[in-house]
Amino acid sequence: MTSRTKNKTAEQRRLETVETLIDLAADQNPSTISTQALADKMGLTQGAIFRHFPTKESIFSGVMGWVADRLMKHIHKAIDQKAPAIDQLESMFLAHIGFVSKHPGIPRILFGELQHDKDTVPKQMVKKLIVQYADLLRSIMQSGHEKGELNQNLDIEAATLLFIGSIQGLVMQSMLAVDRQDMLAQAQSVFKVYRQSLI
Amino acid sequence: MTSRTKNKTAEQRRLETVETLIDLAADQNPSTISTQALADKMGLTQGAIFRHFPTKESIFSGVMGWVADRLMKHIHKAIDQKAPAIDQLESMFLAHIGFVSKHPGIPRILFGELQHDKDTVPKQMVKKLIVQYADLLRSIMQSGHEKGELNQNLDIEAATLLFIGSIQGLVMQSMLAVDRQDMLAQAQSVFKVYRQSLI
DNA sequence: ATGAGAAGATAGTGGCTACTCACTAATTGT
DNA sequence: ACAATTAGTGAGTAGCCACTATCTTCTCAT
Repeated sequence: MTSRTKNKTAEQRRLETVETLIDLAADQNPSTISTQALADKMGLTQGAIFRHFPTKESIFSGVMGWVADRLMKHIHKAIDQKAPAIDQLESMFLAHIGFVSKHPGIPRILFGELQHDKDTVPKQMVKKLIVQYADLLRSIMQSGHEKGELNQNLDIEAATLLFIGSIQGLVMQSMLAVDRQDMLAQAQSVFKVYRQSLI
Repeated sequence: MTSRTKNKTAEQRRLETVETLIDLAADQNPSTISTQALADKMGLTQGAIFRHFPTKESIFSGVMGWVADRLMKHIHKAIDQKAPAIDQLESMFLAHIGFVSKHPGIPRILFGELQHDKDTVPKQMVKKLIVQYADLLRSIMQSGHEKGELNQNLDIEAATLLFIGSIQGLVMQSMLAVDRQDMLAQAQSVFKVYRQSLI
């Protein structure tokens, strides 16, 4: 049955806080989101936030954990490992764009963390996620290369960077434009062009 | 003769302030740079900043003006309009990377402005610059297309987005790594891959 | 039913922020 | 030489920030 209670458990609140932050970051600079604004959106007082997180930075760490878990699962689920490398890359590309167009705040938070000068915990988590992501790309390309599905002269490191860059390009485009509707359509044409550089 | 005076003219201070901000942004999140920090670096008191700029936001507008002017001039100077489109694009790419590797704070400021929710003046200037930049790319590709130098099926809009995205990818890479030395070398290999998608 | 522990409210704290203002020092025009 | 103008100082201000201490309410196992 549905809960009729007022208070939630710590675990529920932690998740709710993280998701609220991602939500707010969709249309606000992540670094300007105050704990007061977070609490307001959750219907809590500002102090209550600190029952569940020791510092504001730790909320961002929570976000990064959430993202690393969901994004990687989402992408792995989209890839058919028996398909040709090119098709795996396309699925990965479109799954990634689908994910960020569903959660527009996420790329903004990621980039915001990278902007910091100090090597904070959430920044380390972003770096780790990117390395993990690049490893996956590299392994798909490597196996495609061995099977002769890709251009034999392909520079895999550069192709990986270009893959990630093209996603950033689409994200930036969506921050310029008002409508986010056609992000997936744009992604498809961008991938078609990118594809030419692989085969 | 060289000035032996203590005070500088308003124009000199405006330029100095803008360049100091770009400088500080090289190793600090632009949105966390306070007017106090700016003044300290310039050897002035905090209040003196506001003799030359009405608001902090207007300093960022000044930065954007500086960037729009210098970057576009730098790029136009690098392009040989009689060269094939592909070569023009390569020159533009490398000139752009050279510019941002000389001024690492600039892409950080640009992206920081895009993060804002409200349509501030500096944000409008960033948008305008990007549109201008994309127009230049498009016109080079268009003329290359007409001369038969590029793939006849090339989707120019997507190729433009991919060009800009690949620059962002390189910038992000330089924010992850400690050493920025090899940015130009990386740029060359990324362009080689990108090039394949055009011909 | 009750007591313990967890969740939340209230009302702080000090520190930093952009911005202001009255005043002084430097510079320039005549 | 001196008056007018401009650049810079120093000491503010109010407002917001993350974070905390203390008190209250809720929840649930016994």
